[in-house]
Amino acid sequence: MKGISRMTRYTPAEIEAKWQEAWDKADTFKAVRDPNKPKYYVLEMFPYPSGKLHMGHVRNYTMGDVIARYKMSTGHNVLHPMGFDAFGMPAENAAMASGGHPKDWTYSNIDTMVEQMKPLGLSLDWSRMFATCDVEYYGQQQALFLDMLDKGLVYRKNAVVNWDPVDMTVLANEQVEGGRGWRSGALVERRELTQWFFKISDMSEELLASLDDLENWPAKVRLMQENWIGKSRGLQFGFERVDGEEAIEVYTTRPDTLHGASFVGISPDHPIAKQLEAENPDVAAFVAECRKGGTTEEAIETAEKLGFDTGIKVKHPLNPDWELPVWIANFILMDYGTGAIFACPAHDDRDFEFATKYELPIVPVFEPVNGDAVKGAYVPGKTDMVRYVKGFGVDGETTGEDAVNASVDAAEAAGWGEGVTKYRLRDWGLSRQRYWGCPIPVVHCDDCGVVPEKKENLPVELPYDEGGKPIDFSVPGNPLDRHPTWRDCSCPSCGKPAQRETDTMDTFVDSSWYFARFTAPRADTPTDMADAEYWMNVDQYIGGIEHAILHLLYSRFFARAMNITGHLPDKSKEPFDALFTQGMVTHAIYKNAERTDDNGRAVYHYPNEVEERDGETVVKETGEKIKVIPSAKMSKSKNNVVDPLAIISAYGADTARWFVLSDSPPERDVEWTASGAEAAYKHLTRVYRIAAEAAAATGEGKGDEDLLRETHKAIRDVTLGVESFGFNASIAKLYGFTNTLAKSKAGADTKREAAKVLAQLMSPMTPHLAEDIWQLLGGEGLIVDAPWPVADEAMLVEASVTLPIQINGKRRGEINVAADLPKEEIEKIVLAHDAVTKALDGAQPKKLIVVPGRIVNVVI
RNA sequence: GCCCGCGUGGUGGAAUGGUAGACACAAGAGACUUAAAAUCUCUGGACCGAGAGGUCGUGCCGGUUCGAGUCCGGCCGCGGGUACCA
Repeated sequence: MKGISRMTRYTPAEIEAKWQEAWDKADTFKAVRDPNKPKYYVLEMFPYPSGKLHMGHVRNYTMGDVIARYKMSTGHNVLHPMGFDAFGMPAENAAMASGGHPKDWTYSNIDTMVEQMKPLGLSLDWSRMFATCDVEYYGQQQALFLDMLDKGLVYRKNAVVNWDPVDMTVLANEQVEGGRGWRSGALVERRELTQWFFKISDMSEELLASLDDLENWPAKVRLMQENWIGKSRGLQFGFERVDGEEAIEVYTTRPDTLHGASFVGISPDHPIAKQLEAENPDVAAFVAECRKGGTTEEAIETAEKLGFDTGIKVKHPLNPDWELPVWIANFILMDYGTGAIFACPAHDDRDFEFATKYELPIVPVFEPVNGDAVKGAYVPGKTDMVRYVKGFGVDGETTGEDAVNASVDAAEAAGWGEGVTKYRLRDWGLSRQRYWGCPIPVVHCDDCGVVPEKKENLPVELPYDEGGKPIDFSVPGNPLDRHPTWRDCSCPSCGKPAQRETDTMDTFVDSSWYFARFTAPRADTPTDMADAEYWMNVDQYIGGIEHAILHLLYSRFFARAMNITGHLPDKSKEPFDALFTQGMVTHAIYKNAERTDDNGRAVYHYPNEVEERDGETVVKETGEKIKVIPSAKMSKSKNNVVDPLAIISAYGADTARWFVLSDSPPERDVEWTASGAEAAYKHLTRVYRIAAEAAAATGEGKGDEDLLRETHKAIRDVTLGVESFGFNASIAKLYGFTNTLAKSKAGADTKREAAKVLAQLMSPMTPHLAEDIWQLLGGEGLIVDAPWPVADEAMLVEASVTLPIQINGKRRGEINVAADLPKEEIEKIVLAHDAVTKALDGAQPKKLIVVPGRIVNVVI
């Protein structure tokens, strides 16, 4: 401990500021095109500017930073940008709740978050930063929209929204709680509006097929997208009506069950239902009942099954004497297939529930091969063998898949049906009836209809005031709709007075191309092709698993659309070469068990507002009891966020970075607890002291060879961990190596070299500490510029190896043998082993399994 | 409802089908110290046994395998997504 002066004490506050300044001065993280170096683009999903950096952000950006710094040290030209996904509802909600303007709220939050991020010492090129609400960004997005419109990738059609009949506004799904509007409390209805759509469904097959090429994406994400796109082969055909009216087209993925048909079901939004609605007050009342509730798939799928017998009869295609009733059913979606089905209750859960409720026939067409009795609907996997008793086109034992194909062939041969491939994926509705988003750059003209704005008139900027006064957000509805002057404009085509589109774009549009914009963030076109050509694709994309479907699918669509419109090269049709989905940072939710707020909604408390008292969790100030809801996604509305700034100010950024990486595997959710942070700090302090001692050491020692071997093993193991996102495993190895170094009696030079390697291996995770001890140890230049150490293969070869001996799969002893000992020699040693001779008792083993370098198993 | 994950000591977690519990947190014991802090050393899955050792053990039930935390089937619980939260 002697000789450790004040100079060599670990003082994170000082050294972190010092090295951040050094990196700044050297422009270390500024990304500049350099044809002589391989480029590497690492990107973390950019944050929504909620105003508070939370632990999930720190974890996400630290992981990206480890990759970025590691790639820098392996000779790559790294692009590592940061921005803000800044449009969205919370800004408008804040304006509604406490006055102010969404724009002011958002930019002030961005300033705060940048201030909170900078101390983390992330290797970000801040010169490329932008927010999606910057007019320079959304103006280019409008240009992109016009190009997509020009290429036929955008169109208008009707779609349903959540309608609050009291506030007379459209509600987001999140604003519907238990089927009621969150402010008015009124029962929500589904209502149709004309909206803008991207033609993503045209690319269903392409988006599905190229999932196979995304080798460096998690299999689960590809599977989720595959299921979401939902390709299916089925049969489309018409049910002839007994009254001679136009046939009802249905699409079914299970034509093999046609002999089990019980009724024909149509959606409440089906043209026939709409016609009946106009004619028949009973149908109108029923359809109105069906339209209650929100638009989410979950709400529709879990709603109680409702049906109405229209009285219409249709003829069964296989037997003209067999008549089926036509019901309107609330679980049938107009968006999928033809909006009409035939129901086979014996082999579909929803049909079964419906048929049971309305006492309709339930006729099985196949049964389990093993003859087991079936409760409810029998719905085996499509590759499972079943025995058909009333199959259409098939008989006997076969799989559902083969039976479907056979029945499609039979219907086609008979000429009354057609095999059709359909996708579940729907077109992307981008219209939002809200203020704080990118205005859709079109104009409505009485004479010319819907006219695109001229590119030279872009950007269509959001108005800040209305009539010289701040926009009033306390009034429900879209302020753009009632804006006195912004709406009025002249038609780009004929010049007559016209009105702007007041819908703004879904915020998913903003986040579907920001990665491309980062390659040339100040270009006066959406992208600069030379920059895109150099920097694209994103080599490593990192973000939450909650984005597995929508954001990632929309981005894949946009990359293709930008290729079609000439804004991205061919190679960028799949924009993310590798994807890593990290787990979420979760935390218990503290819900007040004694009261609700004025509107009857639950009250949530922050972690620092509650404490344990006599085994119960209570609010510190009031003593009110708390219901603890364990482990949920940190969310602003639930108040269960933890502030990382406290840790940074107490222990420094390196401690926070080390802790978030060490505690949990990156892909798994992490439950935030404060206890580990202090331990991380202690460890870094220890590393600093060990390095300082190594720097001051003199003379010869013992065991240099051993330390050298351990050093090279550490290089191998830590590198492997970093490359495979096993950051927690890398850190475990670093703990081990630190202990080895601390105990080593090796000579001063060997210790110093080992400490320098330790600094380098830690540098992606704790970059400030690493720079400081690098300097202490006499390292050349900045550690951030030093090349990554390479393990010497010769140093990794082990002379001997311990083999466990199992008898019948249970461990009964072990032997230590030379690593290259032949199998036969190992067998001899094993058969002579005490535990083995005892167990064999003179008999011969049935089998002897020797896995070289691993294990020996004796089967008796 | 549907799609996708996850479940291992008191805790976070480790383990290409090959010694389950690495590494750490918390805890306990000890060293140093007048004392404390700091630091260092040691012990911790359960049960039986004085010990050597044995039995059980990765949410539950079953299967494949010489061998299963890992693969397969069926459950239970929790989490994410479910197209207008981002």
